[in-house]
Formats: sequence, C-alpha cells, structure tokens
Amino acid sequence: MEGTGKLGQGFEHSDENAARVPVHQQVYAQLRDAVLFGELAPGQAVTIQGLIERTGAGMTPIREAIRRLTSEGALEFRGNRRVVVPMLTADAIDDLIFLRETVESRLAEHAAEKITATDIAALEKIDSQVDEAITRGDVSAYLRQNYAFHAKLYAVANAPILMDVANSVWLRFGPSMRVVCGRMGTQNLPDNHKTALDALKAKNAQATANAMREDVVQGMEQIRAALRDGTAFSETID
Amino acid sequence: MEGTGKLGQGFEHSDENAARVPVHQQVYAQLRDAVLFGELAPGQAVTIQGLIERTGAGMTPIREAIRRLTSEGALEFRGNRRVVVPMLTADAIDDLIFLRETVESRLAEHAAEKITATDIAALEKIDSQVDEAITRGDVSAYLRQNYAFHAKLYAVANAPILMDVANSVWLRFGPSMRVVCGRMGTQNLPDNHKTALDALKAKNAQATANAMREDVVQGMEQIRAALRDGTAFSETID
DNA sequence: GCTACAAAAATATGATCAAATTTTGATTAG
DNA sequence: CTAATCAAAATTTGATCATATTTTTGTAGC
Repeated sequence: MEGTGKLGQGFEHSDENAARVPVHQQVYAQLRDAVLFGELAPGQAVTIQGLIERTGAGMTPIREAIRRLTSEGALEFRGNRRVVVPMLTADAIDDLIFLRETVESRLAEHAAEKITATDIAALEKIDSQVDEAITRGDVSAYLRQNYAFHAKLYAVANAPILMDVANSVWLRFGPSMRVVCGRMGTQNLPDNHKTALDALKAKNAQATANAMREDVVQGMEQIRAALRDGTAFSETID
Repeated sequence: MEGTGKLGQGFEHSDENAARVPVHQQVYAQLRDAVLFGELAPGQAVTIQGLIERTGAGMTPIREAIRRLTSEGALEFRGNRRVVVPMLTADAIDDLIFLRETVESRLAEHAAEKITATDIAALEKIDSQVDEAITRGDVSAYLRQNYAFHAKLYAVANAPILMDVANSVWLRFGPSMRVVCGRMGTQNLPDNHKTALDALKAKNAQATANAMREDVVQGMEQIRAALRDGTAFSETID
C-alpha cells in the first residue's frame, strides 16, 4: 500500500506509450541533481535508509544509484560504510580547475565545428535565463541554467567520453559552488557566454575554446578563493 | 551452504583480522580486471544472469558492480537492457589519446614531486617484470605489469580525481589494446619507463611528464593505427 | 573508563513480476 | 513440395522488493 508514491511524479499520463523510466534511474537523477545544485551540503552523510524513506523506492535501486554516483565522484565512501558528499580540498580544486579547463575547451572546439542554427538559438535562450536568474538574484536558478548552458554545449560537441569527464567534474565542485554562491549572491558570477556565442556563430573553434576557458576559470577561482579563506566549507562531520 | 564459493579465494586465512571485502567489491574487481586486461572482447555482451553463474554471487551486488563499471566507461548500456563491452570508434580514440596525454603527464609531474626512494624501487621492480613479459612474449603479463607501473605512478602522485579519470581511460581502451597486442605480439610495444625512472630519480617533473607522455602516445597510436585498418575490431554484434 | 548488550544500518540472497528475445509453428507464395 | 514470413508461445533476462544475516554504533552497567 505504498500510497505515498513519492517517486511517481513525471509520468502520470496513465498512457502506456509513456517511456518507462526504471526506478534506479529516477533515484539516480534525483540524487544527482541534489548534489549538482547543492541541495546536499559538502560533508553531508547520505544513508540508504534515509533514501528509502525519502524516495519510497526499494533498496536495490537505491544501492545502484549510490554506487553509480560514487563512481562519478558525486559521493564518497567514507570508510565505515558511510557515504557522504565529498568536501573539496585545496589539492582537489587545483586538479578540478585543470581538468575543466582542458576538457571544457576541447569540448568547445568540437562544438564550434558541429553547431547548427537551432543549437545556437537554444543556447541563446538558455543564456537569457541565466541573465534573468542573475538579475533576480536567484542562486538556484542560476546554478541550473548555467549548467544547462554548458550541458547543451557538451551535447553539441558529441564527444561522450569528454562529456563524462566534464560531468564528473561538475558533480565534484557543485556542492561547494552552491555554498560560495549562497554567501556571495549572484552579482560577481561569471558569464562569458555572450563571447562564446559570438565565436560559435562565426564557427571559430579557437575563440570559442578561449571564451569557455575564461568562463570556467573565473567560476572555479571563486571556489578556490573561498577555500583559501577556510571559512567556506567548515561543515566537518566528526 | 553455498558450497561452490567461486568468489571465496583470496582471503582464506580464516583469521579474523583479515579485512572483509564486500561481495560487490569482489565482483567489481573481478569484472574490472576482465575488461581492463581484455578477457572480455569489445562488443561482448555482459548479462546479470551470466555473472550470477560465473561468480556465484547474488543479484544485488552484481547489479552494483555493473552500474559502477558502466559509470566508469568499462561497460555500456546498449539500449534494450543489454550491457556490452564498448567498441572504440575513431572519434573516441582521439579523445582518449588527448585525455591520457594531458592527465597522465600531469600525474607524472605530481609524482615526480612526491616520490620517495621506496617508490622508485617498487617502480623498478615492476618495470623489470614488464621487460620480462616483453621478452617472453607474454601479452597478458605485459598488460598487467604495464598497468601496474602506471597505477603505481598514479598512487604516488596522490591526486585521486586525476587518477579516477586516468583509470576510466584505461578501462575504455583496455579491451582494444588486448586485441591489438594479440595480433602484433609484444615486440613493438612501447616502454619509456626507463627514461621516466631517470627523470623521477632526478625529481625532474617536466622530464618525467615528457617521458610518460611519449610512452602513452606510442601505445595509443598502436590502437589508432589498428582502428584505421578496420580489420581490428570487427566483432560486430549487430 | 571499559565491557556488554541493544538498536540501527548495511550487506547479500532469493522470490516475484514484467519485458524482451528467441524459438516454434502455421500459413502462404513460388 | 519447399521456402519464407509473420505470429504466438516459451524461455531468458532484467527490475524491484522483502527478508535474513552481519556489522557498526550508541548506551547502560560494572
């Protein structure tokens, strides 16, 4: 009688043509977003039991989702069977900046070579929503729309392996990014998307790569600076 | 009374101090090695039922292992609930070469800064076993020892995020590497490890990075060349 | 402060249900 | 009469859950 059905939303059409999404994928997507957009703080514990109650799903699909996210760097195995949202160290953020710079600029090059007018229109629409979120000061919307912009660019690049790496990087800095934005608001956030869009329209791969690299570095430096302050991620668990 | 105990080997000390390894980790490690060292060919299907029989484990831990390896690029979701060992495309190998070059050389730099005399001794021992495998013409041993050398270097570098990326790259080209070596033997295989070891002893980060980059590129180019021939990975499943 | 007991949480298995693929059989065209 | 194509049954495989076992943690008593 699991009347709550906390996971049932999204395909209530009662039509049979609705593509069936397995529960483990739903749990995965839900948890992934929670990490990516900072609904779970760095250091926060994630328990199987807690997710069973939170989602109403069974044990097996939840385990699968957790394993998957652990592989992707969104969660971390903290020894005693405890799974937590990882906290960034100074060394880790350096590596993340390096990775995102190199991978994202290569993806940008690929995207510039393959982009169509439809893609550009989609990117411009997303970017306008980024702007709107910034002026509104809506941190959550900014994080989601900004990710949507980059994700769309990855999709255009059509390089699944590089995209996997990029997404893993996002999952690793996402929680800290949220903490930083929560403190600073949306004013100082980077948005070099216009420059990138101009380069994309001109199909200039190198210029696109440079614009995206600039965007990436500016955003990541905010996190690094906050990490240096030390006050940023002090939610130590034990 | 699971008398078969096909997974029990490896910790039969009957001591209680032996660290207990969860079944899902055992299955993961076993499957991972099978992919990494080419015991499973590119395109080969991997079924849950098959693994249950092969390993004697239950369903849940096997599912966990499969999800994890899918995230890491070792396996691929082929639509209709079919999981296969991915086959490399020309585009993919380009991205893998790029990734391995950039990530591995950065790991080499880190390693050069942190390496100790003990580490160097360990690396030299592994490298001698690489040499031995090459002269013996033992492909399987070469693959394992060569990986061991690189993995040890990653461990010394102490950069978990970069290591994850590097390992994911290994899992993606491993099966094809095995096919290539199976056709060519061990004669033309790269081994720039001596140059790298010299640079490591001198704590010269840049020279270490260059040596490892050379090693990586030589090895990966073998795969790219085989891919171009087209004859290499023709085990199409269709 | 240390040991022992109890409660909570994670691991692992097997059962059950649903979906997909394969096999089999029948009908029809050559 | 043979071969090919389509349909339906059967087998195989995957998804989910409920349950049992082990491990860990927290607490109370010594």
